Amino acid sequence: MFDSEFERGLFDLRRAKLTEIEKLGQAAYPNQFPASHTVHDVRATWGETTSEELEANRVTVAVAGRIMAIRAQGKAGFATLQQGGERLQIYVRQDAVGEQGFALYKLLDLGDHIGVSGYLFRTRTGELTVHVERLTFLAKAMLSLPEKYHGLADVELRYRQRYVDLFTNLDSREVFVKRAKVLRALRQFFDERGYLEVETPMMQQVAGGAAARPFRTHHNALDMDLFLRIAPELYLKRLVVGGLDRVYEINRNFRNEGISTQHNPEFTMLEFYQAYANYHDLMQLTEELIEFVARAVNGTAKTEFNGHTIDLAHWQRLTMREAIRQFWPEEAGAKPAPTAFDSAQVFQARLHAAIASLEKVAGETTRIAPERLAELKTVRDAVAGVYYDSMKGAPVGKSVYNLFEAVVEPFLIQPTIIYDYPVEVSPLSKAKPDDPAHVERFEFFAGGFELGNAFSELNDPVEQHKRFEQQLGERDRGDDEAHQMDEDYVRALAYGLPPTGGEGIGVDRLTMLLTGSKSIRDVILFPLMRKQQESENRDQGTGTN
RNA sequence: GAGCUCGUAGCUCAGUAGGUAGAGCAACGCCCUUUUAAGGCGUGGGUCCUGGGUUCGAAUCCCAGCGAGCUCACCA
Repeated sequence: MFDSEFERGLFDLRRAKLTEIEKLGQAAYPNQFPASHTVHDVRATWGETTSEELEANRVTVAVAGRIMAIRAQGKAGFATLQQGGERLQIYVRQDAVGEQGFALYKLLDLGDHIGVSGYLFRTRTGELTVHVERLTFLAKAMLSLPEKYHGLADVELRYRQRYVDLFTNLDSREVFVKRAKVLRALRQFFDERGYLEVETPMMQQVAGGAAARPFRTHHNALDMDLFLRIAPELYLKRLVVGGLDRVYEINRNFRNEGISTQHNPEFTMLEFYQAYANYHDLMQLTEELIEFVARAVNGTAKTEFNGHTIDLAHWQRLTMREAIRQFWPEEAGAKPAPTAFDSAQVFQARLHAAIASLEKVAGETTRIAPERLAELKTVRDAVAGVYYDSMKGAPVGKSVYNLFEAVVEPFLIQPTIIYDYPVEVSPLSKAKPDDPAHVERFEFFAGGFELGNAFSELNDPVEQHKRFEQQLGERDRGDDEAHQMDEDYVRALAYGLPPTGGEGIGVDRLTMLLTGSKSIRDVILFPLMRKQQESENRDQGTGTN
């Protein structure tokens, strides 16, 4: 519990103070405090009331809070109480609270919880303040608080000791208040449209619905290995087979992959399915949904993210091919012709020329701004990777997708829907009726990253079985992210899944966008951290003396 | 998994031509009845992340490890 002798010593001092507090007739750990108002109530109700009005009609309140600042002045003193993320000043003077009350005030420390009752007034500088008549001790902070001006700045400590972060950095608290608003708005949106909220298994015998490595666990009584789910997709579609035409689920997914500013091993996913809808319907719904959530959370569709103002009320829609042509960097030479995506040979030649052109530009260090140059070098390396994969025999659709990720995705700052994906990268999507090389699928982006993925669902059980078998082949070749066979899911499809559109949205990322958070860890209360080394202080202590 | 950067008091941070550590806040004592990053006087507090190495001497230089941040890779 203690990180140092300083903390141990402080703890002992505070315990002594608790004893003193008890001697004053107060409980060290009382069970409740009957507050008449929250701090928010007080500020909302009397925040604008003038000093004269407060004197003419005396208002008495009882409020509780944590002491975040304390300023003693001889036989009087101030303190700042914080409760519910808001602050209210109190004024304690000996002639108002009596000797016992003032003795208690002097035993208070930063971080303590107290309750006060008294009347409202304004100080000389105009600040709304409680003139305390009775002071009630509620709980003691036995450890010292972070520096009061800067708060807790150490990013690691903010994640590991979120409980301190939350009450010292109110900005951090605000992010999680907004996160709750995101969830509420999502539910409201779908509830109003007749979707049923459901909960499907988090522990699954077959971890399906996405390409990712799962976490493994074990049920003892049944002696059965289980996986934490990587997606709810296959269960939600079973429900549509069962006649729940519109369903949604907001819950955690678990993927045994790397950690980054955009990835946490457990993350929150919204998935929804709508019978009789296709991907065009979902595009429309998505644009409405994101704008609705933004307005519900921030009161505006505009959000500041990473130095950009993003307008979530205005979307553009591009096919993947159009997007590649539109975002093609001029430094990479001529844009690929619309037909260049159809043949592996033509496509490879185009890539080869682009690399050569980028290579040449990379040498001209004097003509180009350093930032743009770094960007172009990243693009060059990525294009080279795409070219290399393509030469090794990657299907052309896969290469087109990889190229898209290299030259387009990082630059999709304003909200954009990219649609018509190559079939090779979309094993659960339905092909376009007039173009079997492409599927009815879209992803949408903002702030430079992917927010969601949607498609018209494959509902042919024979085709689905075939695709699972192909995935098994990939698995045998060593791809441990390939889908597993799910016979029961194929059986469900065999009962008949109506034409259905489905979509998944990363709730953490949406929250990042709406709160201006650059790291996913800033929107997850307790992000996964590496195990800390055992502190020597905590376990030794008898080794030497 | 790779590259770069960082790790000094409870917290926020200073501290290199290598000479064994400092400020503010917090803590402790005293003064102060309208302060608000309150103020004044005084005091205590450090395995300088850990372990090696170089050196007469290491917070500082080198190596390894641990932890973190950023970028990249896998992925959403």
